[in-house]
Amino acid sequence: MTASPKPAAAPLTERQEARRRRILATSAQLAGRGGFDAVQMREVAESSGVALGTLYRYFPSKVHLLVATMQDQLERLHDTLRKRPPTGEDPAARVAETLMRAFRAMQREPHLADAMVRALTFADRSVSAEVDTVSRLTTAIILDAMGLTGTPTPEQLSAVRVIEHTWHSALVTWLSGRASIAQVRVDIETACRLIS
Amino acid sequence: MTASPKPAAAPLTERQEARRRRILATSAQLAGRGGFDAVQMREVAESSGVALGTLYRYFPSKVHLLVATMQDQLERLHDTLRKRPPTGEDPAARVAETLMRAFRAMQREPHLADAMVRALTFADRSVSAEVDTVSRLTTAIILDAMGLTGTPTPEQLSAVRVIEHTWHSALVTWLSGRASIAQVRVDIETACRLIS
DNA sequence: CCTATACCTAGAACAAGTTCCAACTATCGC
DNA sequence: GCGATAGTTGGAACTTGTTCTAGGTATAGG
Repeated sequence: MTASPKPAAAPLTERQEARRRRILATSAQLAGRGGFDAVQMREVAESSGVALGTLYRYFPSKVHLLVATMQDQLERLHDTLRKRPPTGEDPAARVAETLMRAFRAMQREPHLADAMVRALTFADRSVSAEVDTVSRLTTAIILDAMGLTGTPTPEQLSAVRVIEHTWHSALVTWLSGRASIAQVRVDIETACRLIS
Repeated sequence: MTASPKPAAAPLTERQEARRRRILATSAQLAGRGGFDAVQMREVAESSGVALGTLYRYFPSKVHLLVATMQDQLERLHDTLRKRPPTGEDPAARVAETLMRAFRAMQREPHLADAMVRALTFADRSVSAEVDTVSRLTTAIILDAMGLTGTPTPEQLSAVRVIEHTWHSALVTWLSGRASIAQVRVDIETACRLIS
């Protein structure tokens, strides 16, 4: 709400911005190969061409790094979705369609999904600001898919929150091999029934 | 489903059963003090009066240990609930009441909750059997609260799954300080609307 | 009693996340 | 150009989860 704890973080120079991108790219690449465990801070630093201390200056922990990676990926997804919005008839169908599309993206890169989702749910309070950003992005994506005209009602917001919970937790169960793809779909569709 | 990977695990002797209990008690105690990070394997071993190697023989990783701790706690909750079942009129209200009761238990021991929930969502495939046990226990608790007469319908099972997702994920957001107690209540109640 | 077997112990060793340090470098105000 | 400041580097050091080893102990079958 207030801007007190983070005073607008000094804008990065071009070189710094480039370093940051390089680090995020390396992170996504390593995560894509072997998931959470394969993202090793020394290797990220080395492959990104920065010193370990520098990596930690940019991302104060492995979890921070992976949550930032997720934010990065989500922004891409959001862009894609803006270009090709869901086509379903009612809001519930559009939200389900959108989430299933995101889910298919994760199926293409299950290791990357593993790294990001595990980091997200493992994050403690020290990462809450960053996790919150990811959460807001997800909410925005869902609200976009609903395509509502005015401000969402409190009931709609509650429904969206439950859908988001279901989304995260269903992903966790799928990633740990305890739920099938079909099961995830059903769960998402069930949660989406709360919209209408 | 099959019994192939775990051939009924040789029954423990009395001394072994006692060791196991001691370890779980220590785990819960340390977790209660400082959450996930405060449960350090060396300290668990020492306080339980067993060697580190023995601790690892009983619980092959810290996550295994904490998931087993959660299972232990859940069984206690289930017993309590059997003695004093929820009193709401309809199934949805009873489930919400039950989960809010569980939530209040967690509020009394937020650090313990932190350790158990973080372990549960961080668990990878190597722990899926144990996590599955916890999940089944949770499902049983919810179905009990619904107090249904016959076999649950597929729709009811889907609803229960979404409620369970919401429960886990809402806990995670509460533990990381991103949602208030009131918010968790609303989310649980919203998800429970899927029952009726 | 005796030994084979499985279990337990103390502790070293290893792996990866994180912190710290001393020296070097880029950059900005003057 | 010059000093002050902040950022970067390479690398050692520390922490905690996990593995390994060599030897000790309980116990069941003979």
